[in-house]
Amino acid sequence: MIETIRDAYGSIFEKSLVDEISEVAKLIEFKEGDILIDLGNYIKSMPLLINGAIKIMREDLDTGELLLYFIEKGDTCAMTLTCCIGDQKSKIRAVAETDGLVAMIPIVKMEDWLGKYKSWRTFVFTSYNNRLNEMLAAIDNVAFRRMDKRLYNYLKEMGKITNSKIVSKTHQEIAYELHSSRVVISRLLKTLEIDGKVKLNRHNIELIS
Amino acid sequence: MIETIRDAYGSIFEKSLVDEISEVAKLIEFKEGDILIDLGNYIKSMPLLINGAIKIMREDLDTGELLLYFIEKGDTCAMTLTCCIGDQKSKIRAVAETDGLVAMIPIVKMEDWLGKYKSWRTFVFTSYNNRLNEMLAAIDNVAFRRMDKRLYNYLKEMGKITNSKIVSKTHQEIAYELHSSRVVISRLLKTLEIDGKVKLNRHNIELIS
DNA sequence: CTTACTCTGTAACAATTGTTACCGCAGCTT
DNA sequence: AAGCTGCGGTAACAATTGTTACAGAGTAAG
Repeated sequence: MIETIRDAYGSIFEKSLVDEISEVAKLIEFKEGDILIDLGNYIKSMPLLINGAIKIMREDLDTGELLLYFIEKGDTCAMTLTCCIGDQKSKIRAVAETDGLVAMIPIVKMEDWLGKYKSWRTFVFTSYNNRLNEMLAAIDNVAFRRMDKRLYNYLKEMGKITNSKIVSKTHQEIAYELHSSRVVISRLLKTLEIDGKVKLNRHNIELIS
Repeated sequence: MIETIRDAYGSIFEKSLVDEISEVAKLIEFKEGDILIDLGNYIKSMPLLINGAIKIMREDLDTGELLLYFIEKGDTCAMTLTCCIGDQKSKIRAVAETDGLVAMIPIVKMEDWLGKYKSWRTFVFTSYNNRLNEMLAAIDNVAFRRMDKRLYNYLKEMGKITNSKIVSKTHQEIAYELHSSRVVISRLLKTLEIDGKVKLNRHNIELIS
């Protein structure tokens, strides 16, 4: 177990911190599609992602949901910290985009280490910064870009996350994540295909570099 | 000077921290409309707002700008911390919404105190949390709400910030902040007036409770 | 093979928002 | 008084996005 943690985090934390993490962390495997955190959940421990990818969604009661950003190996979710520390309900939903593995840290330890290890502070702050920047990017998308561009960005990002040219999603699923409707997505995908940017198959979309 | 700091922050920081702050902080007055931080600025110190209100805007090169949120007394801007710590250019613009006063803290001290004072850590984290929550609210607005509702929320928020029923803005200014166009805002304001929710005057808008 | 179901394509239409253009009013300058 | 400028009202139109409806193709189950 210390091996997996050292693999993912050995380069940014000093040895004594890696040891401490290994002592208290609980490793949890997850499968694609698992809902790791749902709206309204109280979070009692902090996740360190070892591998896999997790998508973070915002949901509005009436009007559906919206993909905010992805979390990948070697990162944590600052939105979770928000909840941990503030003892608030989660305002987001975390869903596994791929299979993966996560280490859960008790909050108490997390706060201990803030006073104790500079590398831990840096890590936590870096994570907050990444999250804020990703939120800004999400805002840019919904505020400044039209759906065709958002869709294309989304497809490219999905390709990066899964490290593949094939995006295995139905039009309906994409519509949910971009907070649009299936018909609109089908329409725009068709024009992307006509422009030679993608190839549409049943159940998946192929990115043409 | 220690008086003003104690006034604004004495209730959340221990005395020794307030003293330290008073030693190193530089007080800076600002006037409504001052641009405190602009896109691309490097930030070398951390602002603690003593009084007044600051609006944080996101700008897109081609397509204009968007109001993200306000900062008020007793708070700091985590987006600034992002820049300080990551040594990155600012991705936002901070503009004084009212006259006010801010205490600037050198980054070195700010990092010192993280290890030294638990109350400081709590403060910084709380600020991050507030910012993340406000970013979420901003996303909710642009992603889930239509312009008429966004406009009404905006007016109410402006009323709260300035503690008044009168919002002294032109339609054009509002259009900038909501990333819309003047004609659209005029149109929607007119329907708000017909619905009896506001009264339109020249150069200002009156909220009818 | 038949049936049922999901996924995709398409058309027609509605709603919202953005754009352009023009007009009148208030306030200011000359 | 005349002219200028910025602000706000309105109309007409365009573009984007959302909605409803329906049809055909693929797939899985019986």
